[in-house]
Amino acid sequence: MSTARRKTRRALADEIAEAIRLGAFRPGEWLRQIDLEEKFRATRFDVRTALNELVVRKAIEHVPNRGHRVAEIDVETLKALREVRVLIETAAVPAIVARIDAATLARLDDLARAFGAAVETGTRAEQSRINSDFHHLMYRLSGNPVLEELIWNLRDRARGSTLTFWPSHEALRRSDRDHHAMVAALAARDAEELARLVAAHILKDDP
Amino acid sequence: MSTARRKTRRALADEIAEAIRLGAFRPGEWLRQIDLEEKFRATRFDVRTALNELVVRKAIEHVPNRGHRVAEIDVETLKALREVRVLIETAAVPAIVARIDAATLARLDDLARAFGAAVETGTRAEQSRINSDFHHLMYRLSGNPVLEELIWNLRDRARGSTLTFWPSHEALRRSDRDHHAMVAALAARDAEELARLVAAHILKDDP
DNA sequence: GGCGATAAAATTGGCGCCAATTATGTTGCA
DNA sequence: TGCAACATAATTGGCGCCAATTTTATCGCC
Repeated sequence: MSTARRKTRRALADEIAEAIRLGAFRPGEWLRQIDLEEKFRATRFDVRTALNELVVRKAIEHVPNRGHRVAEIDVETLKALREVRVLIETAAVPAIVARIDAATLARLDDLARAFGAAVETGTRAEQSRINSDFHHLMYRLSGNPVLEELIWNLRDRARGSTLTFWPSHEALRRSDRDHHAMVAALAARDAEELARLVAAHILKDDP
Repeated sequence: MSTARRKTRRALADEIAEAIRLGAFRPGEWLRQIDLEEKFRATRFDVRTALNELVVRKAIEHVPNRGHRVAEIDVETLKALREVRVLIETAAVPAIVARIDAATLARLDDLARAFGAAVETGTRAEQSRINSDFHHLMYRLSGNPVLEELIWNLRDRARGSTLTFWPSHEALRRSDRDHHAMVAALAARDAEELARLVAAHILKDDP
């Protein structure tokens, strides 16, 4: 997060988005430009551009003359967001089941196990990264890049929920069980079951 | 498109997006900053910010040191985009049917008729505006703002298709028939039929 | 001490300059 | 005439300055 030399604007925006995902900034907290300059070794201008991008992506909100912050989203919006996520992520399921192969299945199983381990002993960042890898790998199978990208943008919009900011250990273990159940459903080529699991995964709690 | 005094950045981006929708720029054509300054009476800085926003929204593409243009999207991406649109817009249908009321139905019918008239005698801009109003009104009924917003962003990403740039008169009349059929399906509270129509509307041709 | 007013510091954000790059025009040569 | 090399014009885009605004600190008064 520190020593990379030249960064493109998009990359910086993604880095900041990831930092938010990892909980580096809590909902409502101001993202001061000076801090971001230091933290990410970027120029002021690049920081501003990246923040702008995140505003458009609705990962953060902008208040004139105050700055940028992780928006605290209200329950209404959170509900709407989750509805759409369920819709889109379950819609991707049939294509995923149709395209799954043994190698990918094995890789998913590895990641599910790794997540389980990280829940017990790993850092927050590790958990987040493994979880992210797991879902990325799965949704990539949909074969639809637009769909895949949409899924990630929607995920980043729910970060302002205080509910999901500090996932309880219990919630993490539930996520772990969900992951393993998903792998099992994939192994059985059971689209219906996988869709059910995906929906539950989104509605219960985040990771 | 000319005399508005002070404009916010977001508004300018939307104005440019609308201009693209209306066909002011054809796919592949460069959007020169100087032209945009004049056309929209905005400062250079605002234009740049707006273009940036449109890049993030994927309505246009950016080529370093060359500038911005309406991206010519390939058939692969267009296919992926349409798949997602079908997915999302049909998903909105049940909620729409559940919430439709007489007043809105009458208003939709008016718009459908107005579009039919515009196809025969109106300008491209009028057709686009009425068509936009029709679909906006319909999707607003879904009661999910996130869903509604998503639908419009996805629509704007297909503008680079040369296929849909100059809709044939025949295609416009087909759209007109679709609109009336949608109103009929709504009047009959027939969600299945409406979903079928929406999907066909997207897959055949755009407006 | 509490509290409002005032001053100082910190932060954001609009804007313009100009270097880097690309596009266009011109000249010279085969 | 065709074409390559060069010169000139047009355009983009990085960056820094500073005004506007907000936040924090200080002071004076009740």
